[in-house]
Amino acid sequence: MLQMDQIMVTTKPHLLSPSLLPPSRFKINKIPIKNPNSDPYKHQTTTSFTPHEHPNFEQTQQIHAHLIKTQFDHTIQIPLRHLQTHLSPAAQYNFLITSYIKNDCPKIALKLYAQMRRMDTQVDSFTIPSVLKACGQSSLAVLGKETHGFALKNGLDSDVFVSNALIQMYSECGNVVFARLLFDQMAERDVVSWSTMIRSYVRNRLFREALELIREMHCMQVKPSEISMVSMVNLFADVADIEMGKAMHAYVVRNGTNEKLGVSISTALIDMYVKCGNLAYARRVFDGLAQKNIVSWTAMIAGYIHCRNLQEGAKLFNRMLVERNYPNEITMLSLVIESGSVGALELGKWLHAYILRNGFIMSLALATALVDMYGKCKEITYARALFDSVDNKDVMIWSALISAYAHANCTNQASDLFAQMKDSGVRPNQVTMVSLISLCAEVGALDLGKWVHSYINQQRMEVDVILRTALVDMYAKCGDIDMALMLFSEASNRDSCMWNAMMTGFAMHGCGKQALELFEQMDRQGVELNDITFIGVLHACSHAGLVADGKWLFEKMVHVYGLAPKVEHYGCMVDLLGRAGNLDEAHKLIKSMPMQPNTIVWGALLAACKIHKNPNLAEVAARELLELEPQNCGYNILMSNIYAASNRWNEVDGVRKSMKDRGTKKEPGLSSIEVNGSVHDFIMGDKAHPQTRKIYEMLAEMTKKLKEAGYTPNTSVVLQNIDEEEKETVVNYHSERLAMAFGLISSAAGMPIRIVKNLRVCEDCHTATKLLSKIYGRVMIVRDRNRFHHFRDGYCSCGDYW
DNA sequence: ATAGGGTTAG
Repeated sequence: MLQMDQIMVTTKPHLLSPSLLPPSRFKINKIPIKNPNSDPYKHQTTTSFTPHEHPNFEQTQQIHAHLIKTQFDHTIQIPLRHLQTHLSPAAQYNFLITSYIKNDCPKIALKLYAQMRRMDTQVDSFTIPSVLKACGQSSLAVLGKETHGFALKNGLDSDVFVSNALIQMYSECGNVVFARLLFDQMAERDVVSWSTMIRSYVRNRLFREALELIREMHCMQVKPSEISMVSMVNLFADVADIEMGKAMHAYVVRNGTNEKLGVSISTALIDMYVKCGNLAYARRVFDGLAQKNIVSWTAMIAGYIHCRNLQEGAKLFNRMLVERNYPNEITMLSLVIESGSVGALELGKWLHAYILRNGFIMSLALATALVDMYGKCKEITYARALFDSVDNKDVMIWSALISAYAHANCTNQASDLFAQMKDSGVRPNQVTMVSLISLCAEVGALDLGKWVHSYINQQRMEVDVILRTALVDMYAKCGDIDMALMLFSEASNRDSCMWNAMMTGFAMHGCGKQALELFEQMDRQGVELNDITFIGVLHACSHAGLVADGKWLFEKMVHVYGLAPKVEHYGCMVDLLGRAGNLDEAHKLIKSMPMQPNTIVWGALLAACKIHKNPNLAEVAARELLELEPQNCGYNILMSNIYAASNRWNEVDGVRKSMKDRGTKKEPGLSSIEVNGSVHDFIMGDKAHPQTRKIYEMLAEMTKKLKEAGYTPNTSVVLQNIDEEEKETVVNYHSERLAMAFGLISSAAGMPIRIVKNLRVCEDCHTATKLLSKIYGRVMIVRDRNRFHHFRDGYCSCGDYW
């Protein structure tokens, strides 16, 4: 019955050893600047970009190298077309600083600025805004302030561009009060000053202030330009608040030059309403358009897909064709992207076919969007095939496929692809690293994650909030909560995502107190507390048994923060109350829910009934669950476990029979362990690993030593009524035991063993692992579906409460 | 004005 002879194992050698890394490609300091005879770019006479365009990263570096040379020898003629225009050193610096910012390297831009100051190169009113932009992007408030001081000292602050950039910088660094102070002090303001300040407020979610300023701007008879209105509307779109959106709409209508709104601003409004999730309003603006063009059609159709109304989207697409508006590349791009984001595989395929049938050139952008769409729909084979068919692959399509592998948890394929990417000379960037890191987090691959982290450092790659959040999350989910905390503490800039990731980390590790402290800190510092924050902190309370704190927070969430609890929050509360033994209170809470309880809620109650041995209430929960999801056997299993625990074998048989009749199957337990950079997966009774014989020998030894230590298997967790010896065997071969045996034979003595399991650890394995940690003198770190268990010296960090 | 790859929860 429970034999699972299918195997999933991957043992490819790991290609990513740090010693195999290519030398760092970024070594500006080592360019031989004092030897004019060795000009590495002597033969290069042209570049492929026009003076209006910014060069790519490699080109920027080349120009940079030349700039360094010319500082020492002004007679060298610069072979690059860009710099032949007799630019002053200041202008060259300005150009480079802007280039690096455009290439996502604000930190290098800032280094250049420092160098510029060291060399006494004239800093002018063109330099300052670029530098401030770099400071804003990297949230370097200190350097931003210093630059502000420099501008003041040199009388550059009266320049309206400089002032606008200062407002923007302070706002990006979170100091909106200071931004406003500057705004108020400005002698002359242009439309950009007003809209920058308004956008600052919106960015910092100060909507009332933003609307107030719009009103003020109106009173001062400053007419917003069409462009400034569009940029304001776009910002409100990012915030996705329907009430604010409507206010913005009213403003736009009042300030429009004609009675009818222009097509640009209308399209921005359509996009805004779509992002607020209000299709009806978007459609009203769209229908009001006398002259629709392909841009407005694109925005509207993409909106329908975005909101999962595929039918209406397809209908509108056809109407568009009938009205002789024909899709362009951006149309197809937008629609493919939206299909991917909602997982609409059939539509995505249809769009792919449309692209091919109608002779669109398969640009890299289109191919990337399609690879991503297939990846998000878990169609790895299609994603790969499309990827393989593209020439001149760039970093984006690479990253898209890595991200596709990440979605499918294909660790080894992703790391192989990454190695391939480096070999072919494509420079990975932060986005690539985020995909890899979040994959490591998901599968618990600590070694690979650490390696990627060291690669990031070695390459001196910038680490922005998103990448840092991914790293914090990875270390937490891979069991190294200390490292996660260190990265979190060192962050110069934290958004609510990063705080949430850290808190979730504490929750998983059962550190309830730390999670609560973090919550307090968030609250004090005015960080946005959203529903994910509360899911995290309630989970933490649940895992640490902090019932009173959890209840208080739940109240606070509703009454102090005005957040409506979602079904997930009820799930946390039921879990919290249930685990602590307050089964009736948990049941009462479910009955009081304003929405239909889902399987998570009833499942939490059922699990609690199992812990506290309450078969009567368990039956209630199980019946609800079976009604909600008759095909899901997980609840059947738990239910029959409850019966088995009290030896009600007739009922066990009843559940089993109904499961058989419905054709349900148990979700197989799957445990994985990372050895030498490869991830090895095991399922129960697994015999397909190349080292199976050794693994089972080890298993036999473990069983023997456990017996000697006085351990008797607790077979009540096994569902069927079979004789004792057979039950023992089944428990012994649980997937985590196999992974543990493999870990013991393939790692050095004394090294910690880390295992990731897809289900919850069963009681028996929990007891056995505690003993095994003592017997073998190993720290065993097991991440199950809910949380971490650190086994050491016969004890578990969860205090047997999970 | 619509525009290729990325983070937390579920």
